[in-house]
Amino acid sequence: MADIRDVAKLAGVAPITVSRCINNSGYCSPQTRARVEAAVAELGFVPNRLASGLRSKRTNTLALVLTDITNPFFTTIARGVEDIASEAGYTVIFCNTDESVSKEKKYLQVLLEKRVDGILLVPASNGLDSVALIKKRDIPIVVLDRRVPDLQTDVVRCDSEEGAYELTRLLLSLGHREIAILNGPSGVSTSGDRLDGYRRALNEAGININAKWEYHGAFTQESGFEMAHKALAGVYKPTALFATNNFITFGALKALQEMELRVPEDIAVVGFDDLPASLVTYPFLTVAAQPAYEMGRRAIEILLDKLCGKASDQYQEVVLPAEIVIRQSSGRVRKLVQ
Amino acid sequence: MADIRDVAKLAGVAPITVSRCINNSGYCSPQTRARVEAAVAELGFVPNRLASGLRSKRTNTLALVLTDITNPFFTTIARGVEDIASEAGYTVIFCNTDESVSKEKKYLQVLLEKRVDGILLVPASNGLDSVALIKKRDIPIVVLDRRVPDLQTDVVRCDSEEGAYELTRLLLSLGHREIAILNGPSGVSTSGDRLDGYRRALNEAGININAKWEYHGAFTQESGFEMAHKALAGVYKPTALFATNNFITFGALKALQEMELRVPEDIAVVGFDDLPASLVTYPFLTVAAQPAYEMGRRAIEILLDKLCGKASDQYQEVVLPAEIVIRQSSGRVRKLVQ
DNA sequence: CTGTTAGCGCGTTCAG
DNA sequence: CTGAACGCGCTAACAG
Repeated sequence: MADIRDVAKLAGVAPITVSRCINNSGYCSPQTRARVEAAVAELGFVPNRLASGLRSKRTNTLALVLTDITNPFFTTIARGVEDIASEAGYTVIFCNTDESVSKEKKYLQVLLEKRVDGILLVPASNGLDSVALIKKRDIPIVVLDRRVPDLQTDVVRCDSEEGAYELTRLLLSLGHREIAILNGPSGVSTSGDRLDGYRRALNEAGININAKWEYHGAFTQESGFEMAHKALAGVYKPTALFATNNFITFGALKALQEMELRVPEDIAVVGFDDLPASLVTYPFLTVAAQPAYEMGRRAIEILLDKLCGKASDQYQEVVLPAEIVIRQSSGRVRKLVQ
Repeated sequence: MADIRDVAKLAGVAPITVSRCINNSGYCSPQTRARVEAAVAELGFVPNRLASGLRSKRTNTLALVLTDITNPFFTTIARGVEDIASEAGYTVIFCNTDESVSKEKKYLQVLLEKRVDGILLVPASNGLDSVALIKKRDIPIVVLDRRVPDLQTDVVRCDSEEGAYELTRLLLSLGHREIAILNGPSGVSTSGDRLDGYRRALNEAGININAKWEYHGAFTQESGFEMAHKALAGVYKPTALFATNNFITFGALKALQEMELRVPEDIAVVGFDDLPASLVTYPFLTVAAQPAYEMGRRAIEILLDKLCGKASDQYQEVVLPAEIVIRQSSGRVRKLVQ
């Protein structure tokens, strides 16, 4: 394959001149440029970005490490990231960790080896080690969707606590007192925050926090299915379920179907995360909708700013509000708490 | 940042020995390995894959170029690809072309520059130029989901023609004679194949092909919405709709809702592509479900085989069957055509 | 099992 | 506006 020297020879210039034309770095006269471009075309020259990256220490590649691209919430984030990144001339590598810390570590190692210019991370578990690892290498990082305890980083996330609070308050306003929360893994900040919001709403309503209403599992359909079954297996059954992510919600609904419980007549259901309109026939679920695309956009913008030195010295924490979308699954709204 | 020579010095060996330990290439004694590993750890050495790629001409990076990662069909494919690729030690770059040939070209150029080891491509439009471009560079490629006319390549796709045929036959067996097809862009093979299957079923049933029942648009919700409106605007209205992908289906359903037409009582609906169980409460749509994960898996396996020279000389075309899943949207099954 | 030599294809640095 | 020299960090090829 032709290299930059072949092009230079054919165009009658020095290799560095070709380099400057290709990358629009430095000046070059229109004539020179024309001859270089002709030579590039004639030889079918394709610059080798491994070599240029090796030399320039920039790869124009970013990485988005998330838990599961199969989840529309993350898919939408990914799309936001990719749209902006590609406009800015960056390619994006995606990695699915499946909430596994060891997978996350393996991926991050590879990304460091590939010398990506920056990383967007949805940390599995609390993410402490991972973020520290990357920061030690001085690679710009923005944490997405989840908080990382005790660590200075930029974060873009949704206000899970408030969203959960409002969702719970909605259920309370509908007269529910026995509300079970079907939650994700406890090591993840969104689980913690959503539990906090749930408890705050109960507290305010003068209802005792009770461990028997609090279930912890995984952010998966299977787990939602299981937790719903457990929640309804005992003598004291909840009158409403709060599922803390979309997969849990659908798992729970499947369980309720099996038990022949109607939603919302027999039991009310609310959940976190909405589905894109392009995938829903009859919107039915009352949810706290996270602004996923916007989250991706904001995160990548911060990262790009850091990459061109435009970022402030201070770490930013961008917290976007969830939108409460009331539909049928929560039951009829009788009275809204002020 | 420490480089391989620093490690070599500290371990008292030659750089190449360090290289062999890191990459498990060539032999090295346990003692040597131990000393190298200690040195690596002490210095926090992270191998530079730009340099090794430059030297070895392999990047361990693949690319998946698709139209829209937001579509669960492609998301599922992507997941299949990533799972297998990462097991085999490859990272995957994702690119969204939005069915735009120019975006596709831009991405492919970047991928060539990055010297990816192989490419999986869902071609926008007919994909001829793109595939030719890659093949000229001698980069292994597998085409996914769609056929490319007149070009020798490996292809993994679903049998769209047969799926469409069966779906249409189902509608015919339910007594429908005026069936509108809401189709994707005509430059894409899946559109063509689905139209063919639709027509074959009509022909067999002795029904004349009629252009007024055939709509072409894009594989988007908006387009499905529009086409459904058009299809039902005239004097002669179809009694059934066949939407050729998931987004079109949901757009059409939204239009029907607006028109206050009930499915399936007032009009029957069938579509291509199923939704993952993790995203559906009450499965309702009768669909031709494509084995998306399997398609991704097969495609990446062929690509990996080519990368390690295990592939046969012949190009393969893997055509997987779509599964017809009969649910409510098609109406009651009165009689099944044999 | 390990080492030596050389060079992958570029861009930085300095010079004109 | 253009060029010469050098080296980024690693591994292929060959030797021992």
